[in-house]
Amino acid sequence: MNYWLMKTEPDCFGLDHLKSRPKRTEHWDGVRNYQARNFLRDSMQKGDLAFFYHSSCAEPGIVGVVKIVRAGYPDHTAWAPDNEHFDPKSSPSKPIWYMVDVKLERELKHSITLAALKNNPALKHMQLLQRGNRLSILPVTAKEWNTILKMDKSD
DNA sequence: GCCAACGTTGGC
DNA sequence: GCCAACGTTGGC
Repeated sequence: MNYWLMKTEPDCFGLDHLKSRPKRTEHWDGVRNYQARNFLRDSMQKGDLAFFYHSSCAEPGIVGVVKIVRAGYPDHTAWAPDNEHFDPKSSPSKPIWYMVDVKLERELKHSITLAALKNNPALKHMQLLQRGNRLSILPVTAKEWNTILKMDKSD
């Protein structure tokens, strides 16, 4: 059982999009970075939990919790020439890019903002907060996970 | 294998 | 829109 943080731009695919999908489930396609790909392909397991993080927006932060409901499998959007994430080097017989399926578990009533995460000394070493970090999929330690859950004011 | 140029990410 | 940080590309 592992914990993760998955970034997404709300203008592109945000919490509201996931919420409106059948079974509140959608595949997480379009990742075109090898480090993030390795997490998707090799490390993420069915049943793992992840924070759903909004980036590149007015108030970046964690807005929900998702569960990995299908482990890594080839990202077919890489094979579609008309897809914006098309990669001619990838093919069904030799896939390069992978995705998982995520299901929305819980929507936070009050998002946990990036500013709030930065203000928590217990999260000083969190990967998300390290300078220059750009990975769209990041591992979260159990300790960090619990610390962040305690910051949730939904109760 | 080196490294400059370029593109992307993402907070501000 | 700016800019720092980082990944990728391609010439050599």
